[in-house]
Amino acid sequence: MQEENIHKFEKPSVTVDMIIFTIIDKDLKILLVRRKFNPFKGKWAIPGGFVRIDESLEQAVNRELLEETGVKNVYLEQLYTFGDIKRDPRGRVITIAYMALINSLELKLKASTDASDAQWLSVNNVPSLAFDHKKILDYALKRLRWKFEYTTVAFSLLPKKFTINKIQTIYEIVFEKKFDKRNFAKKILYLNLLKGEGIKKDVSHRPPMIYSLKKNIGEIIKII
Amino acid sequence: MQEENIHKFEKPSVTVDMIIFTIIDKDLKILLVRRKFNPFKGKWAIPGGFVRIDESLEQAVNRELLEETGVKNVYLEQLYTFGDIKRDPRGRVITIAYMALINSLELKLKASTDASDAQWLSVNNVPSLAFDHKKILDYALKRLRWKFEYTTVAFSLLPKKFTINKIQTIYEIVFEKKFDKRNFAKKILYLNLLKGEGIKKDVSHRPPMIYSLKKNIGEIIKII
DNA sequence: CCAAAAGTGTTAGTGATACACCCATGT
DNA sequence: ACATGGGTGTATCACTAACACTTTTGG
Repeated sequence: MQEENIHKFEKPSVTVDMIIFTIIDKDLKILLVRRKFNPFKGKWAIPGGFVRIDESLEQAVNRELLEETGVKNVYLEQLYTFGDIKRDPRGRVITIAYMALINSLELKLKASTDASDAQWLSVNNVPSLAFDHKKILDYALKRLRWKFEYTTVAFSLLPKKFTINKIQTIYEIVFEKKFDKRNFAKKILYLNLLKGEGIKKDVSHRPPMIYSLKKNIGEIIKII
Repeated sequence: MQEENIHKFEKPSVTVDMIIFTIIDKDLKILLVRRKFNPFKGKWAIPGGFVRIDESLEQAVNRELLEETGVKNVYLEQLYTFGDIKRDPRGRVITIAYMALINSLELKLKASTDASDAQWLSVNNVPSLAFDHKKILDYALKRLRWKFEYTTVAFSLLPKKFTINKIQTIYEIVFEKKFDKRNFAKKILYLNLLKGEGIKKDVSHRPPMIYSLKKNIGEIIKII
């Protein structure tokens, strides 16, 4: 035998599952879907699905994301791969978990009615989840906070133009604490990531400056 | 249909691949194996293999690690999952990459002869690798440095008892730069991670203090 | 005039870095 | 006595955190 046989072993199934974060009403929310089928029929689960043989993991995630939320070109990050033998009662299923950050203004699926099988629910009030999805959520929250601290991912949750206060607010939501606004503005502006975009009009108080991100910087830098 | 069918889709193959780090002769090395079969017959690759249907990912990694190096109970960390469609010319293969840190004293497979099909090679002098293994190595090196900076994983490369100088040396090897020994000792001791274990005898200079790690702390703390 | 959020500097404390000399042992 | 690595303190600098008042607009 000159070529190793990749079909010698029985293959596991492979899925991608996603924690999709957005901020609605000053609250960090994730998208959950109610399962239509067994196992865990009727339970909440995070969106996901099988990886097709002819698509990459990123393609699979983007496809599922588009199906569930109607958005594309959002911030996506692979989190971790969960492969316990018993994590799916139907058989061996390995899942590659991702997180997505979506600016809620782009969403077609907005705050949905209670009857819907897909809903945005606050991370502080998540129901019991199917499979090991709670573990995935906990992992995602840790990663999200870390990324907020050291990278510019936070801006993915905002529209292109924003005020300093908007940024501070999403940091306060994610870290569940208040920051001093002088120190916050000082840090953000000192990093030289932002470009002035004029002044916001039609507010019933002193008009704030508007900024945009110069470019989405991949590097790890200390933000907060 | 009440139960979703997990066998609806053609399944990819799933492997685990490992970057196994150790320090030999004051040099950071990884284990590479020469491929016996096509594709890439004769090329160097990182160790790995198919995940069996009845073992978890960690079990698969530990099994492969034991086969290749004869060691168990070493530091293991999942890195990232690589799933490009064309990464393996034989077909669709998704690989979950891990890194392992091994104290070279525990190795059965020591610096091997040139004829061997498994060798420890310096990360600074790695030959061209099969598949996308270079990408995995680059990722592992970044992660290793990050982990050295923020956690106590470095101690996994040392025997249970060690001197401050030994720790400093592995940090210098991994970061490829020198640290000031007063500042280094100050930082490490200040963290309160170490327990004194007496004094090292039979050295032809002032005998150094020996330490051990109090416990392997999972938390993220700033080390360097 | 009032309400609401924007904008802006200084000080004190903490942690990081730079730097040099004497010590204990084996040969 | 010499060679080898071990052990130790201080001063400066940079960064972080705490803290309050005035400004601009709409209603």
